[in-house]
Amino acid sequence: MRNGPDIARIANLVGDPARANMLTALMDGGALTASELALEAGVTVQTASSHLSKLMEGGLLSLAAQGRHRYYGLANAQVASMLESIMGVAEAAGPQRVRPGPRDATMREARICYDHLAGDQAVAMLDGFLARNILTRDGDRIAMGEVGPSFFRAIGIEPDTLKKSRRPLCRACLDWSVRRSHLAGSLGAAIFDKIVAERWARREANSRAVVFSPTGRRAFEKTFFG
Amino acid sequence: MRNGPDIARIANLVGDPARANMLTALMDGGALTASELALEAGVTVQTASSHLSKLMEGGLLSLAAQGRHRYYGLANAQVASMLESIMGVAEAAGPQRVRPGPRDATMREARICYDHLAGDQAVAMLDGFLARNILTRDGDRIAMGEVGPSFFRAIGIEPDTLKKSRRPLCRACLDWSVRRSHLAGSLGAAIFDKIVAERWARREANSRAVVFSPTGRRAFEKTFFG
DNA sequence: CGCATAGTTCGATGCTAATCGAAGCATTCT
DNA sequence: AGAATGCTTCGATTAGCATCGAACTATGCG
Repeated sequence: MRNGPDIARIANLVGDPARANMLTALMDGGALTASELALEAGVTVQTASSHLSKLMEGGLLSLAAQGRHRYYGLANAQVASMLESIMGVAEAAGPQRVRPGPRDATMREARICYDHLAGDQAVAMLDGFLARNILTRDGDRIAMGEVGPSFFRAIGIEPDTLKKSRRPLCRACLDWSVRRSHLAGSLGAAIFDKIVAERWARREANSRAVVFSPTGRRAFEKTFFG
Repeated sequence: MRNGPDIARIANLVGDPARANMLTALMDGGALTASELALEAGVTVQTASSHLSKLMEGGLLSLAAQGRHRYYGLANAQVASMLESIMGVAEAAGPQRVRPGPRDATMREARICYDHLAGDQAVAMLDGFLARNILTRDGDRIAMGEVGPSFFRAIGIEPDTLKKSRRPLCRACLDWSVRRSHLAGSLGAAIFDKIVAERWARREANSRAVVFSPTGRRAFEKTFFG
């Protein structure tokens, strides 16, 4: 069975821990400098540079140079989707926990997925948007719905400004904890910024957990679930 | 970004050529003996055995022993889906073909993915089901629609029998060739069995391609697209 | 039971590739 | 222009792992 794409080559690129960490850090569609990615991977800049060169050759990354800063991002959504599917298998195959702890519940409710909200609240938010035609879904694609622009303007998020960004406005990001999507893209990031600005929730130190206060949770749900 | 599933571990397992070849050989949903997989991988049986042990530990394979024969298969459809997504990236990132060959078109139209149909026809079929309320989609979940049971009974597929299976009835499986979903799960498998039983299409030897005959294609489209 | 076959385990071999210090190149700032 | 910063390239080191011959275990057959 030698016909077909060379999956070993691609998988091997993801199979190194440093490279995997860098790819994971880029899963939201954003971009980071080589130095930042070195920090994410926990290796020196020179090592990161070597890895990034390999990922570029493999077609997994995109590169935008701005002066001396070189911003690497994932090549496309297909790469991100592949990473998500690997995550799904890794999660299913991972060590079984004896009993879920409090951290698990917190992470399940809400956590940061790079720069946008993930977890149960994020999934419910996207579902609510779709139910109310704020966003629409066509198969695997998400777009702004009829009442979306006015909805977001009313809460202080300006869709037209976000559209100017190089990254997609809306993107479905598979939430591996529940095998459902939450909202990524520049809109997802803006929503997270709003949550933090309103102090509805805070980031936990050294963790991706996002912890809602009781009043914050109510305000979040009132705003986004109606 | 150290929290979350260990994708490097899983990807590393796929990243060895011998192991990749074995996994690919199993993507048709069947099971092969260790000796057969050694042939697929082009290594000795002892090497294959070592690799298979790693894949088992990683949770990527299932094993059924029959006497001295040990049949290895993919652990589940999720693993197959992951391999599909890696293939999609590898295909896109691979050396550009000068011109698409007949094999490419065939694979794009229809191919086996684990145990259900994939490709353009499969995507169109799922879209047709959703459009006609035979199946419904709620975010990432697909369920039987109002007119589903009677539709499938009319073509000889009994949903109640399939529901008794341990696996989900319907599941969206991302089709890497077009970045849209096709139908997996026990229903997807039953539909593929029907296609083969009706001789609308046949499996190509040593390939995952599913080749429709002209009359078979018309019957398939009449049955599933209306 | 002896032989054949399927498959696993052991251990030695040698190749590969991640790693980082050093050096070099490119860009920015004062 | 010189210093600072971001990043790439070079080269040496060494840990890791795929590999297969040999040995062993398990199953099937006459």
